[in-house]
Amino acid sequence: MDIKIVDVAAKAGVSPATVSRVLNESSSVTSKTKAKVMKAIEELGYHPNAVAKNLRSQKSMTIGVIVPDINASYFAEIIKGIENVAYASKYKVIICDAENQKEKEAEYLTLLMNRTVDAAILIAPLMSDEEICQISEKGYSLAVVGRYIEHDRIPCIYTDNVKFSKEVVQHLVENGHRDIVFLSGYAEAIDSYERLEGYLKALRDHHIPFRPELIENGNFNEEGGYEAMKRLFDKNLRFTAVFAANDEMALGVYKACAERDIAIPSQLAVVGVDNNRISKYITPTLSTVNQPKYTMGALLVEKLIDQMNENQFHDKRTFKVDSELIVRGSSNFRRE
Amino acid sequence: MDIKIVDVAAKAGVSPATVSRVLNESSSVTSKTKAKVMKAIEELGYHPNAVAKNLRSQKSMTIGVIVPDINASYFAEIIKGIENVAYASKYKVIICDAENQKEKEAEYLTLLMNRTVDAAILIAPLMSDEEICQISEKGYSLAVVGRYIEHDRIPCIYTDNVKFSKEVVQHLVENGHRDIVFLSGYAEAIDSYERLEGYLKALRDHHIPFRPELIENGNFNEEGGYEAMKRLFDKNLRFTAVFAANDEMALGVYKACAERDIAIPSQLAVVGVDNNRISKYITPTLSTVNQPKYTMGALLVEKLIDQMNENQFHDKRTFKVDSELIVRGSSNFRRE
DNA sequence: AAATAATTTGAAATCGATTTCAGGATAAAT
DNA sequence: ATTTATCCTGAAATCGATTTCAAATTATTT
Repeated sequence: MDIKIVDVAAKAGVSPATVSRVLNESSSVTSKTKAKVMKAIEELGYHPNAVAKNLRSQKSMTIGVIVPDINASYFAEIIKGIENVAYASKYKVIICDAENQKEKEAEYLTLLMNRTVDAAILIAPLMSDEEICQISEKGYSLAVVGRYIEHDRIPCIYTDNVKFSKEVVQHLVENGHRDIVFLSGYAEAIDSYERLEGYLKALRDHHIPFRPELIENGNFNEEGGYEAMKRLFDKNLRFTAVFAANDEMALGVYKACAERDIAIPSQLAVVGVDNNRISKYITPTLSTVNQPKYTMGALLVEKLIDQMNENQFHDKRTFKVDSELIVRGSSNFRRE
Repeated sequence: MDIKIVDVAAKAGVSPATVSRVLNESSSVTSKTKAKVMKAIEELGYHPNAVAKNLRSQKSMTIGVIVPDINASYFAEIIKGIENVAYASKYKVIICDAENQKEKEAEYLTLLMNRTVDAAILIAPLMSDEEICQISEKGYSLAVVGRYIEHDRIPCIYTDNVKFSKEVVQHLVENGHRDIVFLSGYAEAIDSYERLEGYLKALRDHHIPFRPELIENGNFNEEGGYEAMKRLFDKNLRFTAVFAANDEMALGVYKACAERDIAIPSQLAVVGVDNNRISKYITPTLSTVNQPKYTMGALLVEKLIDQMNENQFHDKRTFKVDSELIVRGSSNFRRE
């Protein structure tokens, strides 16, 4: 614990500079002295102090990720993509959980920015575009998942919510549905807004009148979907399909249906979003929209690392990725 | 970005020492000079360099957590417990995903140990007890979730697997089952071993002969449970209940049953472990064992911080926590 | 064998903060 | 008014590594 580079140097009979050289292979060292140093390191059980190292070398070879909720598999997959690509480029990844709190998000970002990491990736950040840009202006490396950012130094990647929402509605319409419930996540979330937009556009394309009473909000979780669905059932509205903001909420829909003996898909079609691992395993299997979560993380961090290495800003730094509709049992049924 | 404490000091017309004092409120400063310093900080947009600060003060007020898989809600809940208690004590928490790889676990632990954090918490670590103790001996603060560690400086918290496994089997036996499948997670995992032990003990207690062919292995995930169940069905064995290593695997069992039109619980009772959020939402609702995940994280980190502050080792540093069986639809059925 | 080039090595500066120690200013006590 | 105690402040040391620069060593060329 208390062994420092000078101790190793003393034991090996060389200078600290030389020990540093063998440690980092930063310049050539005679194989003989190298052996002496290695032996000393081994015998003393020396571990270099990363804090001192980072201070002097002005880098840490780590990337920080701030995630809104560590208990959401959607984000976990993105992080896996980030981690694997970063790791392959010798970067380590540390993750901070903002717990959907703006204040915590800001605090953790401050922690990361204060040179603890070389760059930070914000996943579905709560803070505004302006705040993000301001931080970037101060000279910190940033990247953003889940939102388009208008700033030439911030790589970002996001999905075309409007497009896939239209596809979902189109699919339901083709199967004979005209009264389609839209179960939104947080009403404030940008994703919710864009998905609603796609839903509305698709309705218009098919000359289906919009019925505002078919919109309900949940919280992107099972309970939210369940409660929202109960409210709808209680209102005795006419509808034959549900487009849920994500698969967790769709599972809530399943439960609400089970309680009322409503059969999926014959009485009610359900489509979720995210292609959660469970969606293949529940009964009936859940139709959903597959987002290339892993790839999104991987692509973004690749770009970020590129940018840090070359120390210049690429022309192509924003990525809008496509999602694909996966039709499974919960909506694979044609109404006459 | 390039603004340092000396710049602030110069602008405010004071020494760096004084700036440091207002920053850390480490000793009293005249309200007049304090105002000058604050103004300079504000105008320059100064952020202290945490690396330099940590080097000098020999602490970072952060705790690192190494988790085997960031995409497992079981661990996520533990981390929430850790994070909230740590945060309340002014500690920040950073998380590293070892992705079930021993090598990655070791690398991330090295990263954390090199003074990046003040202490590290290992969740269900892959490395051996000996390795963990060795690291502690070098003077690093460690704590462990999910395993008992024989070392007077390492707080640890773990569940009584044997006990709740016996309870699960007891519950099934009371409902008329005698041929109970045991779906293990990884065969090597200590949890799997202890749960098997509980299963065997309970059988013995009820004078039920052990049938080795009723043991199958999965991987703690949906697919593992599904595949294992298919293998069992294919062998045409006689059984009326399944005790799955966790809820994800139980969901795999659900799917395998759905495909063969086997009704749960009337034809097959199912019990999982972990009380995953989905377990309340699937149909039928899943009987499971609730582990106090959040509390485990919270309790452990509280002890860890205590130990760091007081700089002494408490008498009570190991915690064996109890879990409770939650009977729901999937096993709430009495065979005659 | 001498001169030159290339390679190793070490002393000292450096990264950017905190902290110690001592001196100066101010307040309290005599 | 002088002494004593208290409070602020700054100069310099420090944390533990890396990195620069120059000296020393070794290898190469003539």
